[in-house]
Amino acid sequence: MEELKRGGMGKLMNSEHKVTLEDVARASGVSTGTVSRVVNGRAGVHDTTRVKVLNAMRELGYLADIAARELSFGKNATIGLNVGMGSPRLIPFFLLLLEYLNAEIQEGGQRFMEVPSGRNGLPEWTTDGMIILGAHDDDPRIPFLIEEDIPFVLLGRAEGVRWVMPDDYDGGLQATRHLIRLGHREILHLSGIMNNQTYHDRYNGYVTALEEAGIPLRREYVLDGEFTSLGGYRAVRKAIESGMKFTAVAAMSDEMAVGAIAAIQDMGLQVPTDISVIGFDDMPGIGEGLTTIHQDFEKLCKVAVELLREAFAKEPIRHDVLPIYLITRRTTARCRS
Amino acid sequence: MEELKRGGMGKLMNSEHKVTLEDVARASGVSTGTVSRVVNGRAGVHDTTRVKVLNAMRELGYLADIAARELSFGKNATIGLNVGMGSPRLIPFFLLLLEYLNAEIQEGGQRFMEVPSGRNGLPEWTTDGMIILGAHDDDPRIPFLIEEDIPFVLLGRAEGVRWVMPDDYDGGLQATRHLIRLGHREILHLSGIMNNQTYHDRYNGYVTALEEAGIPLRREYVLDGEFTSLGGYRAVRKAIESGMKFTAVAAMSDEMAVGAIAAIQDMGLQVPTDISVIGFDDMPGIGEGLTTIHQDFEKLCKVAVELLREAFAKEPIRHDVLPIYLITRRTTARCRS
DNA sequence: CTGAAAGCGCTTACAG
DNA sequence: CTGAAAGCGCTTACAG
Repeated sequence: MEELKRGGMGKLMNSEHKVTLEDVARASGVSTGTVSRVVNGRAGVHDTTRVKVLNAMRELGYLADIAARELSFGKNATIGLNVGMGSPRLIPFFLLLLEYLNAEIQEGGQRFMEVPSGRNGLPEWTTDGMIILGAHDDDPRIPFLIEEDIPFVLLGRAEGVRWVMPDDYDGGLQATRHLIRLGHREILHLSGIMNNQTYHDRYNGYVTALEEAGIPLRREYVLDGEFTSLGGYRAVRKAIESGMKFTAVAAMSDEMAVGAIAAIQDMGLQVPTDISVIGFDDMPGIGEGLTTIHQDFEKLCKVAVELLREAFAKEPIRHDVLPIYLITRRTTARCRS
Repeated sequence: MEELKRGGMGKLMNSEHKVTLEDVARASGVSTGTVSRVVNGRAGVHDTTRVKVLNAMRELGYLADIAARELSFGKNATIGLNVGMGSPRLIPFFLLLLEYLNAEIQEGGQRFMEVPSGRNGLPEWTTDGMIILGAHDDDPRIPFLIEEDIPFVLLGRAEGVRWVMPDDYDGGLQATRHLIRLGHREILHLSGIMNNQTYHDRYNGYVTALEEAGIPLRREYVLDGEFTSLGGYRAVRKAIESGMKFTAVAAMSDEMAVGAIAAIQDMGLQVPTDISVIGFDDMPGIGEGLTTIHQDFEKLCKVAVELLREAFAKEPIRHDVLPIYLITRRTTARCRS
């Protein structure tokens, strides 16, 4: 009955009939229940029996069927991603997130879907577990999810819940320090409206780095680049046209950095010769040769999913801050003025 | 046992108990077998029954259990999305695609993943079925997939394979005709390098519309906006600065339209009073109030998945061109000069 | 320590 | 066109 044959590379392959628990059970003269216990390393199986079963498994080349296991074990939750009201979605960052989360979650045999936000700021529907993004102070989603007893993790930070985020503060700090080390003292901070945790943290890093170096913070150096390349372009161009003096731009996203560089060049100046520009995120495919702050999106998603599994398992609540680091490429140089 | 309750906005939400085929069967008063047939689009179900079941599915928010399906069906296909070498991925269009495809494919109980391209221009690995994107002439992927006998569908167009695409030509035509109807004769065409089927088609639509109206095609009116808002901005700004005379811009993407509008405004002119601007795609969340050409991304993905299922079923090869239409909003107006 | 049996959610011949 | 029922491979109370 057992249609086993050896494939090209000597690897055991089964054709026609795949080896099941039942085959192993029959071969070792026990019940499928017992084999299952052995396979899963459950306690309470006589050693003699265990060995017999393990041998049979090896001999037949038994491999558990994931689907059957999932079905029986009751796994297979669906996990939803919910973006907060008003947070941008059609941006590279979000796309990356979607991809990594999708991969990570499917690998665990679960489903992934995005859940839109309703007018009341809550998810339109709930899933077995949720990852939420773009939380702000008094975000209604957090009490809601707690109330509904739905396991969730926050990409960001909040008291008393599971969360993970990159060390944005340290990123802002390192970016600015890098520029200062190169001798720059007139450093533009290019960002957007600051009601956003991420950008707020990055800004604080900028402020701290200036303080460390004894450089006074100048209000007019903090520009609104709307988080886009076009916004970055317009802000920086306007600054130059208005005669503002600066030797470096700390852009808080790669997109804005790209815009800044274009503006500088359009105004007849050189990067990094005349003005240095640093980005943030190290977004793949954006800003060729851009000096930037790297963050590990894949890791971010992995940890988020891990935390979610911990939530399912009702393990103690914890959070994580992911390190971030400087990547020096070709858009920053020593200050010449 | 059925733990169903209504959420805040009256939307049906299930807690504890996941919605199964059996629930749907009960709700619609048929057997699980029949529901299964409907879910899988099997022929031989009375229309009345089908509708009843589909409604129940929607109401209960039914989602097939991948594991159960795999177990029962044998293996479960995973479908891969492969973007051609050099095609942009970090753009809104792609994000939308990903979301809709993911939803559509999961609904069918299959798994979805992106498959990166290798250095040779071929997918790094293959999946049971593939959707490919960004094909160019002599794309090696098409003969490869045919050779490997892997069911696939192309988002785009090519001889002898299954494909689907929006009617880009008609879109370019309609956009330009709209402007001409408003009395414009000096119409900029804002696009990018034209080695891309999509943008090539749109350009041809532009050309045809001019011909129809007896307006000569002017080489200098065809601008490279790099498909981005920043590119659109720079191109249009430069045009205005150089003293070029025009009363309308036909941007071949909403992003470029947004850039064009910003440039026009920065140069002290008004949209649409001085210059009309039309976009393309009707991308949600991009370009508030923008007159544009709408295309149905969800439909595009639905049809793609449908064609793929036909490929699995070895049905005759066919293709589809999706209609596209004009949406008049507030950025185009009658020509005043 | 071990077996018999129910059940996970779905599909698919097989009868009507 | 539709239902009842068997079966996919596994896990897990429940009895011994």
